[in-house]
Amino acid sequence: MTKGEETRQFIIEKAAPIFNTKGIAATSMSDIMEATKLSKGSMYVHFENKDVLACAAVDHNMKILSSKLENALREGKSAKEQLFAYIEFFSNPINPPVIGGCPLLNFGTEADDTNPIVKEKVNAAIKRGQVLLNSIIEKGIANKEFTPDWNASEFAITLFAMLEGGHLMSRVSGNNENMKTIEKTLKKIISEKLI
Amino acid sequence: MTKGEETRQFIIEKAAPIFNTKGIAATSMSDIMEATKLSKGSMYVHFENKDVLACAAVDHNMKILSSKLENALREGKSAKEQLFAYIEFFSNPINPPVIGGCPLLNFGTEADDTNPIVKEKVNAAIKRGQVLLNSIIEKGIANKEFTPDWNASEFAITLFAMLEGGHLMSRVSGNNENMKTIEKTLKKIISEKLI
DNA sequence: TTTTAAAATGACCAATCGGTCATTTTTAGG
DNA sequence: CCTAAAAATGACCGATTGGTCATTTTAAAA
Repeated sequence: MTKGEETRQFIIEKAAPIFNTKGIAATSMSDIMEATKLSKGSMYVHFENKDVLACAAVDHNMKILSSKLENALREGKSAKEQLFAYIEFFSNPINPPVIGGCPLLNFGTEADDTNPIVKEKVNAAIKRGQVLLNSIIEKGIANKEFTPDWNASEFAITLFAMLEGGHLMSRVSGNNENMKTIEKTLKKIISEKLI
Repeated sequence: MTKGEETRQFIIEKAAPIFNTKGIAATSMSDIMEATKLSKGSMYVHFENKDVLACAAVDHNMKILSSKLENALREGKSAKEQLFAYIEFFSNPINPPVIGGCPLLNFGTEADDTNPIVKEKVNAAIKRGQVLLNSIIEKGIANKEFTPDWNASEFAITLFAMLEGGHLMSRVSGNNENMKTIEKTLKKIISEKLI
């Protein structure tokens, strides 16, 4: 890694949690300057404008989320354990895996009718999540863990939606109670599909 | 209504969809000036600052949502019909009942770690929604529509979370497919509780 | 119709915004 | 060690931000 690449990465890592917490529009370049202790000119050596930096920060937040999630899933041996690990990974929105909360929720709601590029990034990330969930469920069906009549893609949608909705409820209420209920409900649904 | 009250209300009505679409931080007073064709000074006659106007706009968006929802629920005669009406009310996020999409989702995610006042407004609105759902379900149980073992508050949480999560998925993907799946899933769960 | 308060105006303010660029400092290959 | 390119700096730019206020216009009760 050259010095330039190192600095660029450093800026992204410092900027990512700020963008995810305050939002893209509400984050200023001077916020990033303060966090990195770098000069304004230096920022524009590595990013042609704020939008490019914001996009890089969005990507970084999602990458952190997915890599941490992959780690968590690696612990699950069976498909059931992996689904449970997936749910548990998202079950503490007050102390979330990514600073600022779920970037899909944060950037998705901000970008949906203002920033088509970020919107599409979120859309693609959600789809990747759906594919991942689908493959876990299908694997479980193939392994005779789950009943073969289980509609994988429908449940993947339900699971993701419930986690995101629960994330919102818990963040806004300031506690994990609602999320705990959702966790319980989801695990119960999965358990009912066990053979 | 005095002239002043009329103008104040007029500003709120013009401002509300802008705040709900662009977000609070990204909406400027000049955006509101343009939408209302009023001078800057006039805005500050009726609102001491931008935050006060934003709060009024948040309240207005929520009021629109809840009053439209109440209208939709009025059509349902039984508890089951009311739950279905509730779900159908939220089932078209691409063409939502409130311009800009669900204000609970929009303002909740923006405010959760930046604006405690708005955050609490959203929290209170979600709780009102939960109370409403609970009362419908309990009524249905009392009327012998639903099985008495149904956990009303748990399902109210599940339903709300799924609708909000589905809202996000549909808005970001640009179509209602995911929401249709969620609608189907929720209705199926309810139908299974029918006596 | 007169009068007084309320409402509306728009010029103006300091602060901050995103962004530029000539200059200096640092890096790294020869 | 030398040198050319890359990186970093910070003063500076015009535009826009939220907000103020003296002045004018309008509303409405007397």
